[in-house]
Amino acid sequence: MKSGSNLLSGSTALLVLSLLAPGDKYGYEMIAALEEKSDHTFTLKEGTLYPVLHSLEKEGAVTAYEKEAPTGRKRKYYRITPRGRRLLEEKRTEWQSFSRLVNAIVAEGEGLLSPV
Amino acid sequence: MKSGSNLLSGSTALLVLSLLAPGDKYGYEMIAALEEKSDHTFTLKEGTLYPVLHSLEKEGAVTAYEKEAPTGRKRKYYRITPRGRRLLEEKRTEWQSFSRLVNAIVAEGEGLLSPV
DNA sequence: TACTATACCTAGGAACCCGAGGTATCTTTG
DNA sequence: CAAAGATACCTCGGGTTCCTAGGTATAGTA
Repeated sequence: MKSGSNLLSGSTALLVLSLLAPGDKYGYEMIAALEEKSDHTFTLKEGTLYPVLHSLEKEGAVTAYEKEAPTGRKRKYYRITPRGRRLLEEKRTEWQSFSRLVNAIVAEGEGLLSPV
Repeated sequence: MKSGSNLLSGSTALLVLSLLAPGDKYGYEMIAALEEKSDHTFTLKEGTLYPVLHSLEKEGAVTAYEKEAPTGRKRKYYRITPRGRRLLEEKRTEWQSFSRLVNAIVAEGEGLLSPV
């Protein structure tokens, strides 16, 4: 029934684009990066990431290219495009005002377990 | 096709519970509160709110009662239950760690339009 | 040689959000 | 008074989004 924690919700694209902003990355790398950054609290699922990557590519927000890893295995790297940066900027401001709102609302309902 | 901004995503229940923490409220009131708090940037839709309210009620996180407004029109007020407060606490910490993560990732990809 | 880790992919269902429509009551206004 | 508008509630249907669960393939390791 319940799905537990689905907080990502709309923000997966924002996360992906942010991760790509400093430099090209491949899928597994992004998953590992988020896993680590969150102290294993949060895991971006493969079934979530890959479709998002593909749709970002279709939108022209990222481009993909294959590259051989030093290990010999081939990886699919993604690079953010100028259009992707514009999208990132939009999503960033959206996120900021939304998260500010949520934080404000949440703060108001805080510490009311033992009322004033 | 595209749905524009769906940032709320999982956080509607968090918002509702937070709004109810300081005191009982009715649906329209919550919508107006969010509308105002966000400077009309964000609107919680009726088609979103009412179903959420009903499912929170089914979960036992809130209870509902009808009350006549001074105007004579009847309103349906919602009150958060102890169980609802526990749920709020959970969702709050979830939200906090998630938003911290997003902010951290987003910050790293910032100001890279003209690189260092 | 088998297993594990790396690395990619997709189909289908569950959950979520909302547009659009509906009902009813109260207030305002011509 | 009748019509219109604001208040206040509701639900159906469909589009998104997420993830479970499965699959493929290769490299390293036991």
